[in-house]
Amino acid sequence: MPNDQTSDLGAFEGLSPEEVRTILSGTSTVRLAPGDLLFLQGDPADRFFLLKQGWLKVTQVTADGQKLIVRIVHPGEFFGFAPALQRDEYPGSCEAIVDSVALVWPRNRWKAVLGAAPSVTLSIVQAIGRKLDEAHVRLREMTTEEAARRVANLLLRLWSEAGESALDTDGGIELPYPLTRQDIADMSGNTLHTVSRIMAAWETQGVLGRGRRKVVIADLDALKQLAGFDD
Amino acid sequence: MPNDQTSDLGAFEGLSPEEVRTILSGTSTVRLAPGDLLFLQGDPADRFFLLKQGWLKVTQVTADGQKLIVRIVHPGEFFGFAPALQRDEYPGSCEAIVDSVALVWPRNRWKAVLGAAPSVTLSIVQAIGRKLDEAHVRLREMTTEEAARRVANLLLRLWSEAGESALDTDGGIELPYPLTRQDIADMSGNTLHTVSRIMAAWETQGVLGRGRRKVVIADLDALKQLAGFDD
DNA sequence: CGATTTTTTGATGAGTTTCAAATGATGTGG
DNA sequence: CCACATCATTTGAAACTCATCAAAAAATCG
Repeated sequence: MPNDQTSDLGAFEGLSPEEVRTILSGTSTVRLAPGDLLFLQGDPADRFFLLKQGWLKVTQVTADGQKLIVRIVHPGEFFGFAPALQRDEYPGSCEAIVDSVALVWPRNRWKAVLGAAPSVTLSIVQAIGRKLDEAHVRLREMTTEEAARRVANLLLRLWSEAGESALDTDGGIELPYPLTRQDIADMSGNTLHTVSRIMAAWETQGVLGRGRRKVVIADLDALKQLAGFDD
Repeated sequence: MPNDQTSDLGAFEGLSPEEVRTILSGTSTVRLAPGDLLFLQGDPADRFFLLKQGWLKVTQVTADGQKLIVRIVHPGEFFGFAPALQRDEYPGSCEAIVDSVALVWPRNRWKAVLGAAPSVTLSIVQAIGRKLDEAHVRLREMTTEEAARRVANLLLRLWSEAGESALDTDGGIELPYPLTRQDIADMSGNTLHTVSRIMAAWETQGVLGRGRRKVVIADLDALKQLAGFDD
């Protein structure tokens, strides 16, 4: 189950130097410290990105101030591709969780990148399609499953996405970036309080490790049980 | 707000006859009656489709039998493109709501269709991207908004997607295909009962028209209010 | 016209949010 | 390097939304 993501950087593998040059032409690099905002919901969508290092979170805020973390961006993934969809505003905000480095294209380079090589086109479409698939799975979870199960599923998904970068500590498997209970609530569609209660219970049961701004999975199989596999 | 979708059939506009021939080569046509199932969740994903006429619903079922309607497919849209994402099974089932006609490609034609012309590539990517965007909006709604608001937003979205095909009746605007309260529940993440109560209330308030398996929007502005625009 | 499908409505209770407050960690500046 | 402010988490109690259970009414179809 871990590591089942195809790195989008892999999209550039097997390309001729010529093609890579085409793709990378016009790019620049941006460095971010934790908490830095790369773009804000409503900003003009004049750039799109690929994350080289680090982790980011993409959030959406409702009119009445409710927040949802739409996704965690992992190294190798495209993000902020609103320009590619002919949107002129970013639908969400993007914030660095840790020190990060991203590749930046101006929006008018989209056509060229997409058309650089058939294999690139194909893997970009696949990447977006996978995100769509994932969004539908989450949608189903959010509407049909109860709080605890949603949290369990979220943690499993984050672990799976982290793949190799998940840290093997003494207490179990640790996600390679910090997350608060509030973050987890915003990702799983719960309140901070509900998540705290749920996770505190799992800590005493030994399913999770204890830690501030940390997620440590102590008993993977137990967590899968809680997520609703089998039982 | 209505009609803001770009028809995917439009994707084939402005193409040379040569290119159109490439795209359509190897296709067949399938006709469906209401209730007919085109493919089932778990079926081998060996074909992908474009809806020419009618309306379909795509559903996903959880292990424990809970149902979610993932989307309504409108004329001109691609659907069942799991093969394009290198999936070998369809993640959901597809059922005709009314008499419908769809264009069918075998899965191995995907690369050729995608690469037929730059403008086709671009608009396919845009179409999938828009779906992703929409899924994120729904995700946010489902998790942060309460039942009535979710229903209001759903109805507005369906009206918007229907665009020109929405019927102008005496009682208001009617969606061009039948939907049960159960369908609406499965789309908005509610139970049949909750939806019935909500909609019955709106009917007495004059926001909606009365009807079995029908959705009639009598007072669009009122519905927008209920959905959370303004106030 | 009886059978089936769809919708309505009431009563009850479980699960979550909300409100309120305390406790525990972390960092910082004097 | 400690005192203090800040941030993160925990916990309790009350309120509320919505799902569940149960049943009847209304519309449609063969």
